[in-house]
Amino acid sequence: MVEPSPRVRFSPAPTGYLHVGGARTALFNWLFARHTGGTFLLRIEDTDLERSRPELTEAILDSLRWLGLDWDEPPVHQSDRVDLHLQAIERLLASGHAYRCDCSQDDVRERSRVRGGPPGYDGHCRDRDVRPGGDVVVRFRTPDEGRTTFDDVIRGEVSFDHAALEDFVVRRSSGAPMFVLANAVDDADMGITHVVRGEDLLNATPKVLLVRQALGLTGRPVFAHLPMLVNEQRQKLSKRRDDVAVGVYRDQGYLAEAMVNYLALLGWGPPDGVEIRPLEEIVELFRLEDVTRSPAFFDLDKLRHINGVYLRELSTSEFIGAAGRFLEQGPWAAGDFDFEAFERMAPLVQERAATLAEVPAMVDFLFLEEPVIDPTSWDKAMSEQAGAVLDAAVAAYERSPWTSDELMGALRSAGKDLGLNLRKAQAPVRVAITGRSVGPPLFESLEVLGRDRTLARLRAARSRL
RNA sequence: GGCCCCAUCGUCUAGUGGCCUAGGACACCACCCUCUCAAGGUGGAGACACGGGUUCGAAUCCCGUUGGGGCUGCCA
Repeated sequence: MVEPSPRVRFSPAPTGYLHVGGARTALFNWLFARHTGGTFLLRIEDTDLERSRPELTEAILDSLRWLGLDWDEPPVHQSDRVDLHLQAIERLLASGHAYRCDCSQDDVRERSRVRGGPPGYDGHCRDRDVRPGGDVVVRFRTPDEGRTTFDDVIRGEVSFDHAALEDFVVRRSSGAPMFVLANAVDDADMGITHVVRGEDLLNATPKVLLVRQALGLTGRPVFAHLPMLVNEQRQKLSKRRDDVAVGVYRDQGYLAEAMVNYLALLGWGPPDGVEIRPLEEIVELFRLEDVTRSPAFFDLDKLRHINGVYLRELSTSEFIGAAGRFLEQGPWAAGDFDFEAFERMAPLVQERAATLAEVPAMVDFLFLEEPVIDPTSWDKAMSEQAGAVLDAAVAAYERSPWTSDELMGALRSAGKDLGLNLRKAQAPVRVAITGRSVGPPLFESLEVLGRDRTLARLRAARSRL
C-alpha cells in the first residue's frame, strides 16, 4: 500500500499576533510538507467568537507571508464550519457519547471543593437526562476504564489513563462548539494525516482521539508534539508576558530568511552541523523524527548573529533596498537624506550591521546638520592632545586631495608630528565628525561627507573643547 | 494535588552501548589583523542533574530521586 501524501495544517487562533512559537510550529509543518511533497494547510481556529478578532487573522497571514510560509489551499475558518461541528455533537448525543449538563461553573467548583479531591467536573449530570435549554452545555462522556495510547513521532509511545480524564465540554451554553470537538472533526474532514503542534497540546490528544472514536471516524493522524519555546524563566513563551510577535522582529530589522533559518534550529539541527544555510537545503534535510524533545530558549544573540550573516550575504543593492524602510525613520529631516551618499557608504555599513535597525545610526552624521555628540565618546576622545590633533587635521584637510587614502595619509602624518599613531589621532576626528567613537571607516566617511562639512565640524569641535 | 512531558557547556545542539580525553554553533575571554567598530583568523574557559542497577564496557538501556515545564477552562 502506498502512503498517502501527507496533509498537515497550522491552526492559529486569531486571539493575538503570530508569535515566534507559533511561527516555529508553522515552519515545522511547512518544512515537513515541503520535504515530503505533502500539502500545507491553514485552519483558523476561531470557535470562540468572544475572543477571536477577525482582523488578527489577516495579521497572522501577513506574518506567514513575510516568513515565506506559503499554504496550498485557501485557509479554512472553523467558524464557517459550525454546522458540521454541531451535527457531530448531535451524533454524540444520540449515541450516548455525550450528554447535557446544566451545572454552573460555580457548582462545579463548589462540589470539587467540598469533595476535597482534584478540581474539575465530577460527572454530576451524566445520567440526569438534562433537557435542552438555557444554560446547558454538552459534555463528552469519557470512558471510566482503559487507556488511550498513541505513538508520537517525537516522543514515542504516550499513554493516558481514561480515569484521569474528566467529562469535558464539547458545546458551550452559547451553542458554540469547542476546540477539541472542532479539532477532531476538522482534522478528519480535511484529511489531515500528521498533526504537528506544540507540546502544550499533548494532553488534548487523548480527548481528540476519544471524540474521533465516538464519532466512528476511522484511522488516526500521526502526532508529533514539538518542544515548547521558552523564555529565560524556562516558561512557555506567552504573547502576554513575552515580547515575541513576529512582526516586532521584522520592525527591528531582522530578515525573514534569517528568522526562518534560526527558527528551524530550535528543536532541530541539520545532521552535518551546518546551521546557517539556504532554506532549500533545510527543506531537503528536515525530518520530523529528528526533532528534539526538550524545550528551547529563544536566543536573541544567536538570531542577531545569523541575521548579520544574512545581511552580509546580500548584494549591495539588495541591502540598500532592505534598509529603505529603516532609513525612512532616520533622525534627520526627510529632505536631507542623500541617497547617493548612502549608496557610497552602504557596503561599509552592511559589513557592520547585525540588524537593519542599526543602519540609520551608522550614517546619520551624513544627513544631520550637526552630528549628535555622544558624551561618553566625546570625553574619551577629547583628551589633552585633541586640540592639537583637530588643528592639524584642519590644516591638512584644507589642502588634501579628497580621497579616503589621501585623507588617511594626511592624518597619519599629522599625528606622527604630534607623536601619535593613527589609532590615537583618528579618535578626536571621528567624534568631531560623527559624534561617536564607533562607526564605519572614518576616511571613507569623510570622503562622502565632503571637505566643507568636514572642516566645519572639525572647527566646531575645536571651539567646543 | 492529579495526569503528561522533559533533563549534555550560560544558550541551541551532536551523540542511538566501545570511535567521548564528550564534537559544533551563539555568547564570553585572550591574542592576531586593524583608523574605531564590526567581519575574519588562532587559542581558551565551559556540560553528560543525582543515586542505583543491566553490561566486560553507559552520556547512551532500566528503575528511582531531584529539578524544570505543560495540562488540569463554557481558551486554543
